[in-house]
Amino acid sequence: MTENVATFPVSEDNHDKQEQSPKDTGGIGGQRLMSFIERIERLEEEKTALMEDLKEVYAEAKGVGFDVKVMRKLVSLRKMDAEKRRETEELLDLYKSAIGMM
Amino acid sequence: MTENVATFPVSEDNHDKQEQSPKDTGGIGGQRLMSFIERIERLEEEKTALMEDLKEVYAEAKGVGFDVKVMRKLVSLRKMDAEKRRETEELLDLYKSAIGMM
Amino acid sequence: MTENVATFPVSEDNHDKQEQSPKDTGGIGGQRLMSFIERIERLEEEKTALMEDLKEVYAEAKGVGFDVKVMRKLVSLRKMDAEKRRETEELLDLYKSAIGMM
Amino acid sequence: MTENVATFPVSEDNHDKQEQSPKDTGGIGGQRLMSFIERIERLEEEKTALMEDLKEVYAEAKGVGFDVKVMRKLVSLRKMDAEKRRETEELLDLYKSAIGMM
DNA sequence: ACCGTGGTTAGCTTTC
DNA sequence: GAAAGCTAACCACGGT
Repeated sequence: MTENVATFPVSEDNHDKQEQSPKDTGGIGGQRLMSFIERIERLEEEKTALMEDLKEVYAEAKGVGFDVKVMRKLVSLRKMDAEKRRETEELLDLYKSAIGMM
Repeated sequence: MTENVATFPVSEDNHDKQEQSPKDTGGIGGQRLMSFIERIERLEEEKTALMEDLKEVYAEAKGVGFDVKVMRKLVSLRKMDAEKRRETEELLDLYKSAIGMM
Repeated sequence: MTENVATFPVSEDNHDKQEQSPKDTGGIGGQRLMSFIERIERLEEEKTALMEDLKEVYAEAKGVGFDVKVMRKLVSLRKMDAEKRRETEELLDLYKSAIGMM
Repeated sequence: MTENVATFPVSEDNHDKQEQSPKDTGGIGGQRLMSFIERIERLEEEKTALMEDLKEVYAEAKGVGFDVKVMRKLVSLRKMDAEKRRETEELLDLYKSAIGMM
């Protein structure tokens, strides 16, 4: 269960992406670990790219006159389950009345 | 304070372009806004999918004996390395421009 | 989902102070909640003040010729150094515990 | 204007907090810069402490049964200018009706 | 003087 | 239930 983690890549202090020489990965499980890490980093790159796309869409909308803040709120509202939203609002109202904010 | 309905694209000075939708979902810019919203929601779906992929990779790694917590920290440290390097370079540039070396 | 009115602390030890609002503010825990809210708002005021102090320091430094942007980056890098060091040590501990060296 | 920034602490790659020997700060303006940096870091420590206090208050409130999420929302609402809030809600309603969400 | 950008802070989700 | 990582909102600054 713990065999792989026993490989000590940390001892290399060498986390560069370019590193891929076949046997200096630190041990038996090192290459396999490195493979996972690379898959993870690849996915995170894609996620970052997607987030940039999102920003571009918002920017385009802003460019034709829409209010980005409002759009975000709209998207957020649409994502919210109607029931959940109602419950939260009810709870909020309750608290508000409790301190006389109604 | 400053935002008002004027942010609605239709209400702005209609330059060369004039309003195209004859009648829409309750407002002139509604269809256009809706189109943006849908693009946004599409991208967010993709992002969510990607995040699920990430979770799967971690789960798979865990399945073959790696320690997820350690992996996350490694990824994080690698990212910090990259950021630190980039930021240090930026700082150098700042200094250079500050003394007119650019 | 799980929150409901039951989270309202009904502990009604009516201490010295009693309800002053003309009509009951709607719940037993209202005063207590209000007390928390006020403590929170007090702390946030202090925080805001501190942030203004920070801005003043930067302004003063700028006034004698330092480059604010550079200073901010320096501070940031110094913070990163500390964090990186700490996290690396944590990672080491993780590895050690992973192979039973703790 | 640029005299001070010409001191190159970066070239030392030595941003440790402990560093304070009187004359190796890198140049004429170095000590002065260091003094500013220390003032800044001191203020940021205080700010961090304040933020921890805040967390403690929330934790205490939670401990006696209040819902932290709701409390945060309350504080946020109270901070909001009534006018601004009304305007924003009006705008939101407008957008919502524009896409038929009303 | 305004817009765009980057950095900071707060809130939310997920993890342990 | 606590802690951390991630995401989103906010704000101040510099450029144009």
